[in-house]
Amino acid sequence: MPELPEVETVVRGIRAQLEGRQVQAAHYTWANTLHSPSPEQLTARIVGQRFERIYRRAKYIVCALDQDLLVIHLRMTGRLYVCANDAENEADRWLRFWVQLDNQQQLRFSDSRKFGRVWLVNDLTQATGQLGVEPLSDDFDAATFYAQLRTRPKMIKPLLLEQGFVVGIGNIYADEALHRAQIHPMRAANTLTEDEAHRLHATIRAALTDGIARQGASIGWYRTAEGSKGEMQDHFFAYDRTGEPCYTCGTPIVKMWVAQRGTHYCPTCQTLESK
DNA sequence: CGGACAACCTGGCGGC
DNA sequence: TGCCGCCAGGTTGTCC
Repeated sequence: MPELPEVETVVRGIRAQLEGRQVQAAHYTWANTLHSPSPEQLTARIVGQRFERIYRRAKYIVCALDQDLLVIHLRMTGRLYVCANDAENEADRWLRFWVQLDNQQQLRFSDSRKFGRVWLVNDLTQATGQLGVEPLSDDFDAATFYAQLRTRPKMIKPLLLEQGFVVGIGNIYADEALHRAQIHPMRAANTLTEDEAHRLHATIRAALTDGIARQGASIGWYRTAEGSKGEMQDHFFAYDRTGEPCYTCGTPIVKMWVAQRGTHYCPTCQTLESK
């Protein structure tokens, strides 16, 4: 579900409700949701800690507490929201973990497919491993991007999905960025021209920025922290538009499989030759 | 390193 | 209506 724009939207939605709050207790209903330390240790160690700062790194939600970092990854179907102790939320049906705050409110983590994970660590990399550059930061520059593409013979789409290369891009925004840049998803990365690399650099940023502005894409499970749907799904160029006309040339969008992921592209605008 | 594939899981949807 | 197979926004590990 959630890629960079969806995670960013969730972070913005819970930030004000969490900052300054102190943890009174924590509970879980699915042990595998709590990755490390052990569920018993995590729910004990977090008690008494105060939320100081909430931010996003890649697709991870990071809550800086006064002692540790509470790190959450939504994976496919995770939802994170803050509500009153006695409030009922439609996502509570799949509640896996929750934190009792000191103001009669709770931070709840719901996740129907149980792929989501929670960590309590001192060092962020203990949860995330080594991550690539943030595509919306100044560290992501076109010249470096082009230079790195030159070293990779791998297909461009799965390369964009590698979180150790560039973070935050998932299946939706990979298809959207490649379509906007008019690059075929199966092009070998090291065959992109400088112009193509620069176009892709720009469209990655544009697609992600548009996604944030639209509060993310709600194809299925994703909801904002407030429980509403995003609107980016109504503004896709390629993703989930199989058979519908390309906005540029009218050719029907085709769905194929690339690296075991459904991939949507325009066979006229996105060819295996440079353009 | 690149690529294929299985695992981890549940639920929604289309087809019959 | 009921059942079945397929598909899903992510990540990790194994094998060739």
